[in-house]
Amino acid sequence: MIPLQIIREQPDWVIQRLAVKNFDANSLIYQILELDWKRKSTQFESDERSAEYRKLTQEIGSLIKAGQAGKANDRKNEVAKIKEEVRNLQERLDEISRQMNELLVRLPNIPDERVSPGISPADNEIVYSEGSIPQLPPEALCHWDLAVKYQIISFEIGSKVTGAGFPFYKDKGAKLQRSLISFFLDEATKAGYTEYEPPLLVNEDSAFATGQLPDKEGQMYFVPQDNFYLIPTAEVPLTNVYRNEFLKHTDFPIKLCAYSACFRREAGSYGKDVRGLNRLHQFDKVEIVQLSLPENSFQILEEMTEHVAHLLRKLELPFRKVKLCGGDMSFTSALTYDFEVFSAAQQKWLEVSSVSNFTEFQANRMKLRFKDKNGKTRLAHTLNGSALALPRIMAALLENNQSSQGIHIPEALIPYTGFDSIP
RNA sequence: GGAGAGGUGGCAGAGCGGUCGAAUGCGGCGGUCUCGAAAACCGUUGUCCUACGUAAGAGGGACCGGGGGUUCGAAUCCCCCCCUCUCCGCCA
Repeated sequence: MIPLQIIREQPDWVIQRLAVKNFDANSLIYQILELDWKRKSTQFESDERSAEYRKLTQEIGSLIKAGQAGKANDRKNEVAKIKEEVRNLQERLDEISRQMNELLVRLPNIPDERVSPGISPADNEIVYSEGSIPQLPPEALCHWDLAVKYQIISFEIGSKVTGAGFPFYKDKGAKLQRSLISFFLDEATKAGYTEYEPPLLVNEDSAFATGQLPDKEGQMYFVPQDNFYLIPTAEVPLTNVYRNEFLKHTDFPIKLCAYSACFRREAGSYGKDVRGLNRLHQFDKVEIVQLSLPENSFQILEEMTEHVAHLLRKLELPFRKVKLCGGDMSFTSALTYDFEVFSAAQQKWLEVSSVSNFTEFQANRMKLRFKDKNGKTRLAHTLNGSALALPRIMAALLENNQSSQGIHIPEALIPYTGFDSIP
């Protein structure tokens, strides 16, 4: 949620910035400003009446104490009238606030100055590419075929037991998954992130705080009996660890990481992009989260992308860093970098990480504040990144490392897997 | 799931219908003392909203887990929900 103060002070700037995200904020902003004014005046009136009301009730108290019951009763009649007025004003105020909030919540985060306009992934900017793309023989297989050949992933059993998009990993495939998770967690803790194991279900407040609600409601699995949402990413529980917290400026930066299963309904997805491991309803991911001082957040974003790049180098995968254009960025983000690995048999780049700075957008929603050096209350900045999402890493590893001798395991993983190839 | 107890300011903990934003202790901040520090003493100390003020701040309003109700008046009484603790049941 964009802090109201910014909208008040520079509405036209906000409109102009949001246009970079292809978001026409014009009417929303002006409606908000109008409601803001209405809210203020209503509240002013309501406060005045409340003050009167308070005074009167106190008078009644002292009259009763003084034994002047008659006078007190007269006052009671007066009070009844004011009370009714206060109640009406309060109701109007609540309604105005509700409307205003509804509009505020619909505004996406303001993109950073260095985000370029654009409407689709085609407009994203490739920051750099690294690693060499392997030349596979013509008989090379895509990972879904390799999965069958080596008996390490079963989509078939997954569909029987649960449904499409819920694969089973098996044997060395399962071990490889576990190895990747441990490797990513170890690297994250080495980099100073504190490891958490979060709940996989969260309540409504948490889902709202990080921006999943209200707009992405349909993308999450929901447990109506208890009003819980299955997390689409560990970002949700991790960031919410600090919901409603008031920190000291010396507490920053705060670095958290977690492995979790992630659940996404992926409503509306179809076609060849969803084949094999490319898009799943349940997948594993290690997430890194940082809370930072506003002045450091963009530098921290770079630091986090370096961490991701480091992981990909260690896995010996060809990858590229992509800066997202306005139109491809998420609702909550101010600046996002994606990392894509090249999956050699599919001959395409697969997104394996997304690292974003949410500036004060989430902090505002979740009331994550701190006192700065001057004792002023301010909103913190929140950031997160996948480090990394497993399925597409798995896909690229299998495809790129295939040979007649089997699947080769990168050096960095061998201490975890205990084997150097899948024969 | 059943029975009981409880949720108060950064923390601990009083208040149980009026003048209570809330005693007291601890902590924090400022000061006195000191070469300096500790101790002691004195002062101060929350959040949010706000058509006054350039600002510091002043004035007003709201907030005692969340929501509703009773009452002229609620932290205090009643109802619903959430959470914590104890006991019982069930269970990885």
